[in-house]
Parts: sequence; structure tokens; C-alpha cells
Amino acid sequence: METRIALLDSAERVARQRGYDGFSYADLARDVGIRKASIHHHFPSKADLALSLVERYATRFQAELIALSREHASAADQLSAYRDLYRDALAEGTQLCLCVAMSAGPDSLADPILDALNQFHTDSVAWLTDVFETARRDGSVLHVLDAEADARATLALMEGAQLVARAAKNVALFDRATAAFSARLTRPETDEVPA
Amino acid sequence: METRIALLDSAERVARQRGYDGFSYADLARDVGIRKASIHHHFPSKADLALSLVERYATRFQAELIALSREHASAADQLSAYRDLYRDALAEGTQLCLCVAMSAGPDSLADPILDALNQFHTDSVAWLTDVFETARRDGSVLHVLDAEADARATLALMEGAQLVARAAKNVALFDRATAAFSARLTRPETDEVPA
DNA sequence: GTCTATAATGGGATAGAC
DNA sequence: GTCTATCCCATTATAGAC
Repeated sequence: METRIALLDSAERVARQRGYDGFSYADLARDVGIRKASIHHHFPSKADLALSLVERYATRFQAELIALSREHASAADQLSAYRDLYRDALAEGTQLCLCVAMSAGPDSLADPILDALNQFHTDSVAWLTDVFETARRDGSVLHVLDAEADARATLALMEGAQLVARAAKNVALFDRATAAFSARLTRPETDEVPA
Repeated sequence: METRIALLDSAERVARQRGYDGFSYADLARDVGIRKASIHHHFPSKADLALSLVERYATRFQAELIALSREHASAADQLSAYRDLYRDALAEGTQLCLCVAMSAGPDSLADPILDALNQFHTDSVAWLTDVFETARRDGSVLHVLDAEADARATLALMEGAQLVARAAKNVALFDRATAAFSARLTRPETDEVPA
């Protein structure tokens, strides 16, 4: 079972860097230290591996979101932490969110994988909608009109910001793309006035 | 020269649907009606083709932006038309902006292609910054604080919205992801009050 | 500029021994 | 569960005739 996890770890790292087509069983085998034929014992086909990859990522990500809800009181702080999840995922500017990386490429169009991808999106939007509804009550976020619309826009913004920053291999571009979003998050010590 | 254009057209269509790795010289050859060896006469390597692809796309897109500036007077109308460029590019929900499609995948990391991709981003941000500066003067867009920040956020939003909508094969998700953005664009006949 | 023919490589996958 | 060995296929790319 530990080999299986090592394979997923290795595959995720490369997939987030070079995309789904960016790694081969040969790469995985070299990285993990077994022969490529042995991989088929854990994942009969590459599609099986891809599905496990996305499912594991979505589960882990969802758990992080729930943790964020507990750790931060205000909606602004939760959204700030959410943004940092995407920011940190970029790492040195080369790693995308797995679901962004998988959203391009020919094989990502396979139905089971697309389903898992959409489940990730649905879960994210649900969590964000809750946060923006909280924001309307606690007033910590500016210009919230429609919680769900803001949720969907936020998800798209994070994914797009990653894409742009990765193309330039420059995390600072993520910050600049999300600066307007961050400006909407009021600080506890500040008493900002809506423009 | 006409064959070269037909090759680019075919490659662009498939690349925007299935990504850079989603098409082969064999696919192109079948589509255009020549043998795959003949393609190498026009594009010695696939990387050459990819570069030509992005450069042509960026040039064409930039021309469309300039046209938009002329056809629409208010910043709101220009941004609305800009959003529709990305919306229409989605077509039936399967075609991405070429630069979004190329932003994932192993070979898109080749330096010349990344340069072209970043040129596209730079040009887009420059155009959008101009528009948001116009918006501050004509007052047709709500909540403009920093023109460049808004420009970068808008670009990221469009790219992310395409990604999400494509995963679900549903153009409506693009509209929902950009609904909050669209709500900031005031109509000539309306006299909206900032929230 | 296009063709046939053919490299040369690397991909995912399988059979069967251990 | 991992191995060796092998298969089959698709890929990009090249050589040289027409």
C-alpha cells in the first residue's frame, strides 16, 4: 500500500508541473524505484491512476477547506486563507492545482475524470458560497451582492491566476491578479469604507 | 502557402479542444488531405508549429482588441465585448482560448512558446488597463480602484471561467463565473447605484 | 511541394516466472 | 508485489524519388 501512495505522490508532482501527458510509467518507475510493469499492479491503466489522483486531491482539498472554516472566524480571513492555498500550491511558480493541470490535455476529457473534476468544482463553489453568505452577515468582505456568483468568480479567478503566473514562472503575477480580490477582504484592525 | 494556413487552422481547432498533445501530424494530415511527411516541409518540428500557432493567435486576438476599442465607446461596452470574446471562443463548450489550452502540457514549457504566451498576456493586460483607466473617467464600471489590478484580475477571471466551463462542457458556467464581473458593467440606459 | 518508405524512439500494456 | 521480457502501437522525424 505504501508503494501505491508513493506512485500517487510522484505522479501528482509531475502532473501538476507538466500536465497529465507530462509523465509516463517509465518516469514513475524511475522515481519510485520499481519497474514500470509493477505499476500496472496498482493501477491497471493510466486512466485509473489519473482518476485516483484527482479523487485523492479533491478529498484532501475539501478537508483543507473544512479546516479553514474552523481555524478562521471571519469570512475575510477564510477567503484570505483560501487564496493562499492556491498561492502556495504554485510553489516556486511551476506547480498548478492538480485540477487546473488536468483541465487541459486530451485524456482529461475521459468521463470519469471529468466527473471527479466537476465534483471538485461543485464542492469548492459550495464552500465558497457559504463563506460569502457569512460575509454578508459579518460584513468583512466588500461588495458582496450574490454569494454564489461571487463563489464561482472566486474559483475561476484562482484557477486563472495560477495559469497566468505559471506561464511566467512568477508567483508575483498570482498576487497581482488577485490583488483586487484581496483588497475586498477587510482587516480586523481597519475600518474600510466601500468605494 | 494555403496549405500552411490550412494546417494552422486544423491544428488550432484540435489544440483548443484537446490540448497541444491532443493532435498529431497524422491527424493534421488526414484533416488537410496531405501526407504527414509533407507537413515537415511547412513546419520542420512540432515545436515550430506550436510557436506559429500561438503567434498567429496572439496577433489575431490583439487585432480584435483594437477593433473592440473602436467599435465601442464606453469602457463597460468594451469589457462586455471582451468577455464575449472568451465566451464565444468556448463555442459549444469544448473550445478553449488557445493560450489557455497551451498553458498546460509538457511542451508548452518550451521557452519560445512561453515567451509568446507571456506576450499575449502582456498585450491583454495593457489593453485592459487602458480600458479600466477609461472606466475611471467615464464612470461606466463599478468599483475600479486600480486599473492594472483590475486588468490582471479580469484576464485571470476569463481564463479560469473558460477552464471551469469546459470541464463541465457547459457554457452557462462561464456566464455564472463572470456574472459578478458583468454586474459591474453599467448599461447606458440604466443608472445603477454602487452597492 | 508532395509523395513513399522507413527510421528511431517512447508510449501503455500483458504474460508468466519468482 | 515485483520482476524480466516482450508486444503493439503511435509518435515525430528523415531520406530521397517525383
